[in-house]
Amino acid sequence: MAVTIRDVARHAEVSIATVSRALSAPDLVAEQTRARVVAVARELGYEPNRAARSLITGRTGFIGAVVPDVANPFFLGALRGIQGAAREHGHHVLLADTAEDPVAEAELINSISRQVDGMILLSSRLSVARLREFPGAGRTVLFNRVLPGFPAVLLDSADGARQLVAHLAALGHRRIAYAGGPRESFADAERRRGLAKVCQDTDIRVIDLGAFPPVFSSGARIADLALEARVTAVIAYNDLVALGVIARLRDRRIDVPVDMSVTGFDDIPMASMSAPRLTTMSVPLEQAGRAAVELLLRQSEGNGAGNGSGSGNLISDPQPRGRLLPVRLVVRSSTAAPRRPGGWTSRGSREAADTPHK
Amino acid sequence: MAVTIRDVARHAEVSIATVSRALSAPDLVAEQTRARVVAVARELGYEPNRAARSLITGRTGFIGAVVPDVANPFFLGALRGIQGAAREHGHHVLLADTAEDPVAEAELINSISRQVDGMILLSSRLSVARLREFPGAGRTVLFNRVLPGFPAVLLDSADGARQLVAHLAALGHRRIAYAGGPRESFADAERRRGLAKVCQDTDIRVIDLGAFPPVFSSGARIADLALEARVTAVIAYNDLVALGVIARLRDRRIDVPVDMSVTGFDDIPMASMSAPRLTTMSVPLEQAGRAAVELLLRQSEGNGAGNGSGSGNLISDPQPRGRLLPVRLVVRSSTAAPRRPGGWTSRGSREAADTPHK
DNA sequence: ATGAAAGCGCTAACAG
DNA sequence: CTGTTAGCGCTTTCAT
Repeated sequence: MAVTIRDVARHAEVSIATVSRALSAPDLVAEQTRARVVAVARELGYEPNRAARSLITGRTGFIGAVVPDVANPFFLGALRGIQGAAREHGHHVLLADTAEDPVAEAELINSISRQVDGMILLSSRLSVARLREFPGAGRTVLFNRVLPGFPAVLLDSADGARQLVAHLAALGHRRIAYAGGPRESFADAERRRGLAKVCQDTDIRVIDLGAFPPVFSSGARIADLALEARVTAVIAYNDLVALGVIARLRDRRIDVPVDMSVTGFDDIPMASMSAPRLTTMSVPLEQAGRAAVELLLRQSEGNGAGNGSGSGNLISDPQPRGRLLPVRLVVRSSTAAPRRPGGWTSRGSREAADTPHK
Repeated sequence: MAVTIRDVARHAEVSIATVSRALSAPDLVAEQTRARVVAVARELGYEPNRAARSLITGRTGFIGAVVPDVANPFFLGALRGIQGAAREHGHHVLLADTAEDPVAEAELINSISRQVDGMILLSSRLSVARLREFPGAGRTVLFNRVLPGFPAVLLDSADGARQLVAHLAALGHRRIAYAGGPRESFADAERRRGLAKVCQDTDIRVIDLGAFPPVFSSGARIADLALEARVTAVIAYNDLVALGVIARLRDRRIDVPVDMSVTGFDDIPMASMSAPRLTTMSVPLEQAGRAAVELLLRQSEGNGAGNGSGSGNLISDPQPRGRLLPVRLVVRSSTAAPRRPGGWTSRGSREAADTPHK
């Protein structure tokens, strides 16, 4: 059996209560006693049993993170942020993978809700009704989804799409293709919303190429469709897809037909792909993950009248459509060759291509 | 306060003990009682408090997964496997990210060792001594590392490297480059071991290009070095790096100078990259993750004389250098499509693609 | 400032 | 088969 608080008490020749206080409420014991207790505790390698503690305090020290698929790169950054922030707050992370299955998700949520202080639901697929009824609904933060009554952390995908188009427009593009992701994707819907708005406000044409699995191999078909659609730029669902598109374009011997605009997980240093005017969205996933934890902990602890200040616009309000995490446009166009509208640049003039883009 | 076992007992008009039994040892109660209790429990939405349970049983129902970096794709598959297998065994996963920091790792391990039934250390950086002394060392499984006295799950990287070279040799290659990953990488060391062996046994020359960060952008330099070294094939540390190498080769207008042989995380369907004779190692990461959990649970539960059979050669023995998870060579050279030099294919008219986004 | 005692929700003997 | 009893390791009144 591991070393308990009792052992520490015995060795330090104090009562159990004193040990407890010395460790978790240092002000309540004499400095001398405290020092002795702490010393003994360390020497014995004592680690409090959180389960026992939680039994009385009601807090478990765990934060649940429910993700549709651990292996999805999109959640990686978020998970990392959640993990980091949680630890800084003395919490551990309980990871639950729903395998993209709503039924499993519901079960999982139920089974862990009792043993966590709060939960972060990433891209949850559950209905509002279901979400509302499960115990612990009050200590839940939604990530990448809005639902009335739930605090949420979101990425401003609509604005991201807008920025992207504005950028492309500034470069002279008028026909732009969008290759969407899964239909259920909240981010996809948001982007389409943003794109529709732009289409309405300007003379830019955004051609919808359809919905594609968010994988590398989708790129080939997308590239083909884009060429057929005679667009001069393509906005891909994420980096992986964009890689695929680029690869295909190269296969087809097209050097600079399009500006590849990429949104999504930005860990791949796309610049080295040396696609001309490659554009990337910087999505602060890790930051968003942290924000989710902060939000969660804030509401479950100091449940007083939240002043809302502090972290500024990073954290969304409990109101749906509150503030969003801004998405940043990053132009990574290291090897941008001057593009001549209407035609493709010839191959060969590589020197000029080394000039960093604007 | 959430619904407790007490509530269920009251509503079902039985004692608390009976409820407990009905739920966790059904054979010990009358079928009729059991049914009633279960019904009430469900109706009330009762979920047992695992913390309380663990206090008496000594088992927490948690498995700790300690990873150097959640955002590293390599661990994704493994994590997914761990997660899945754990759930099937009624366990939850406690995720701990050490941020590649050995000190943090030590702290983390200590702080969670009390609250988990066992731990899986992925690519641990800790010294044997440290690992041995921490409480719960007996319920630990190493993933991707061997250390005397610890059960481990490993990928047979050495053999993988051998397979790879054999394959390339069969294709006629005699000078092959290896672009390594981080020096601390266990897998890297294993591969080099395998490569060295092959060099010794055959007339194949394997040129060591050095160590590179396992990222896309490393590919450029690697490609350049490979060309200088006048090799006809390159073995890259992982898929991401390989992508980078391929990209660079294309930039330099070299179409089929090398066989790209890629090892590592194989989630990117590289085939679509249509590099001729692109070769990939299939690394059963998810399976490995599952194996780790099985191994962990097996040793902590039925601690009898393990017969070693059952899962066959999937699980390594407690002995270091026991059996390994085999790595499989996968030839994904599907799209070695005949290219049309110059020009690109005609654009057919496609009505579906031309639907303006509204 | 410290100790004694009660009890968190649950399981595991021990009776009946 | 079922109820009663005794804790698991810890925090927290309530005394002292």
